[in-house]
Amino acid sequence: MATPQLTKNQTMVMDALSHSEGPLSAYTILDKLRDQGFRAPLQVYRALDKLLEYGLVHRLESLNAFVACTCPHEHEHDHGVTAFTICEGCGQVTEFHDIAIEQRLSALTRAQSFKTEKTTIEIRGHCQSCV
Amino acid sequence: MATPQLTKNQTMVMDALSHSEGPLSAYTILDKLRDQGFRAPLQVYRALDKLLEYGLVHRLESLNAFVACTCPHEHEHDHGVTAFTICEGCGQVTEFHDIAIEQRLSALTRAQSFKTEKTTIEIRGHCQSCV
DNA sequence: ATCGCACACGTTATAGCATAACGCAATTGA
DNA sequence: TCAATTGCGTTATGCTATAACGTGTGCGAT
Repeated sequence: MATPQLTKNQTMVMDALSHSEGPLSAYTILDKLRDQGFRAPLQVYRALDKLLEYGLVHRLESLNAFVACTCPHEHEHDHGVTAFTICEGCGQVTEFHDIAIEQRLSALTRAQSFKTEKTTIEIRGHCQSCV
Repeated sequence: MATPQLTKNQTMVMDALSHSEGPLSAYTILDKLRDQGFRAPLQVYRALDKLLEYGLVHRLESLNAFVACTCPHEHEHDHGVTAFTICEGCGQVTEFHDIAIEQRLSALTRAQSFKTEKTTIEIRGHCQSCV
């Protein structure tokens, strides 16, 4: 799926996420964008839906929050399974991809004839700096 | 951590989950237990917190819901990383454990000196019966 | 024995996350 | 030109989770 030109709202939400140190909740994004005319949660959620669809943003299920994708050069193609480490101390999120895990999961789901649509891998813990 | 005797509330919540076909949200559990005297969400959440701690129940982050653990014989010991397939069609959840994935994730986090506390793996898709 | 502590419980209120349902405006393409 | 699609704005609502308060009970230490 090629990424079309982003709309004004989508661009504002994308910028908010890109310039953030860590993940943001939809309501935090809303607060950041109130100055720029945002008034309602739906404005954020609608933009996020599209950004997720385009693969520019990831949703962190265990945080109910969103991060900009850190693979800017891979926006044109599906980059398979995405995994995250999430530091409970500093909030830092690191995105990574691992073909071995992807293949192993693929083998396991194939064994139960399960058709995978979306895979969530999130590792909560503490990063090197946060002991 | 040995599993202590469950309290009355914990037992009721556990039973609700055990007898359910699929995952239940906290509020769905509350509704099921109103007849038996439950009145408030916290009664459910407090019981769930303990059941999670004892490893009798798992939380599905991508559904905001809970399932009874399907490894009844392993309650005494930590059974490492737990993964789930979740069918969008029938709602069926299958729990599984894979040492290869666990080891691979362990190697990857060790490489970034990340100390893992909890790992979430949830695969959304469709089961064999639901095409 | 009784004091202090830990723990489960009950209740009310509130915070945080997400979507339904309506209507309007702009774009596109048959 | 008309219909279909898409994005947008607004109000209202629903679902998920926790804060803050107080009560009661069991139990070990002094």
